[in-house]
Amino acid sequence: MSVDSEKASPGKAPRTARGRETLRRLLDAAAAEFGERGFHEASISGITRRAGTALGSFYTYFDSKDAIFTALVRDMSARVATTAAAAVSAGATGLVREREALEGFLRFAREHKEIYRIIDEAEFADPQSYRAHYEGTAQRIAARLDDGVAQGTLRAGDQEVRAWALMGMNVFLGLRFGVWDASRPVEDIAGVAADLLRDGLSI
Amino acid sequence: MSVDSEKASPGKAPRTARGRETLRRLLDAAAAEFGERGFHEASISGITRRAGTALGSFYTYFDSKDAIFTALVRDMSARVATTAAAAVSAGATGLVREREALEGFLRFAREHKEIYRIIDEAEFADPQSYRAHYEGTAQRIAARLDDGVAQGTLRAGDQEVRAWALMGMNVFLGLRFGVWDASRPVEDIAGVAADLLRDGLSI
DNA sequence: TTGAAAGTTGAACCATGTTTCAACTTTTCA
DNA sequence: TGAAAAGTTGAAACATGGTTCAACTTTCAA
Repeated sequence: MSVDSEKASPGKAPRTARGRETLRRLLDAAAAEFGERGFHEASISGITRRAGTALGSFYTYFDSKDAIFTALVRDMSARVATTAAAAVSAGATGLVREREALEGFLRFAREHKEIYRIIDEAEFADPQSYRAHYEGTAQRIAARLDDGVAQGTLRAGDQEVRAWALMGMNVFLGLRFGVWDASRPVEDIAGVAADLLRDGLSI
Repeated sequence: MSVDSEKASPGKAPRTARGRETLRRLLDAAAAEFGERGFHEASISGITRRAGTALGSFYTYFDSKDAIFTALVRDMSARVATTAAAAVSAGATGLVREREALEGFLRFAREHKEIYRIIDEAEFADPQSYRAHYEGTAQRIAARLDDGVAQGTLRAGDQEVRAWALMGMNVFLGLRFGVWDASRPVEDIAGVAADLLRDGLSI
């Protein structure tokens, strides 16, 4: 887990315990504000109001609204990666691993709808981080598929294209059955997807 | 194809040929402006400058910036649906139909990057239309899968979940291999996806 | 204990961009 | 052909909210 201090803009890291506390409060408030209102609707004064600090204090730690948004996107991208990895049990490989990863992601989407929206909005507010997030995720998926091939449980093929296909599948299932409607058990959703990945759709 | 006049805000439809021409120019200009700069970066003055009209003329046809954006999103959602349907050859069913639909979508994404971005941004600028777009698309995919089952070429299963999985797959492949990088033939990409849908990933 | 560094404050500055409006031009149709 | 309706114009009113700054308070190390 990275230290909050690293998330301030360059040259603006806090040097005292009080400063670190304020920075942490600003980051938490920003996650809530951006998650609820979206990047453009969100305001710095909204963030500082939630954080319980004065408007000016924001600029003690961040250069701009864009800067804190970027810090947030990178942090949340890392959290998604960590959570997905943690959801996979020790020995799991191949399709079992994919199913567990999807289950973990669905649970994550349900618990952190704000993070989901922040990453989505980065497509427009911080394209570089958005791209890095999905390229990184796709690479991790492709590496898992390569593993499966090496272990003889998965068929060889174009793993980059497959990784993007799986990622899109996961993201959209997360949107529909995580963020929009959480009424169905994640095991059901992940089960349908795993069945599709195991045997395909043909008779 | 819907008539441009219907796209003006209620009570603001043009009544003369000159008015219809101005409205059409505003809509085309808005597609370019929103596509290039995104909803919030886009400005009304940018739209009227591109359209070659005065700022005030915008309000002859639209109530607000949000109103023209919504009109645009609905129009483009319809265009995506039409194009995808048109890309499927007459007798195609089952997996062939899915492969052709994906090929059509990839071509569409390459040719109309601005439409792609406008629909994506609707997640934040016009959530209702965004939701309607994807729910409608998912329903059409699910109906195709039901067809395949009825014809005995596809396995029965939870078609709603599968439809969202396929849609996510298509959208992300469109982003990666359509919008971001168009160097690989669409047939290759669609082929990898069709192979995955036919036989799954397992040995 | 003390003074320099760190942190806090919020009013004011400023830039941007949406929306309004009254004067004007063009089109329509009886 | 001549009003009335439709459409055009762009300056100005207006709203919003990001950013700055100088005065002030708190922290911390010597």
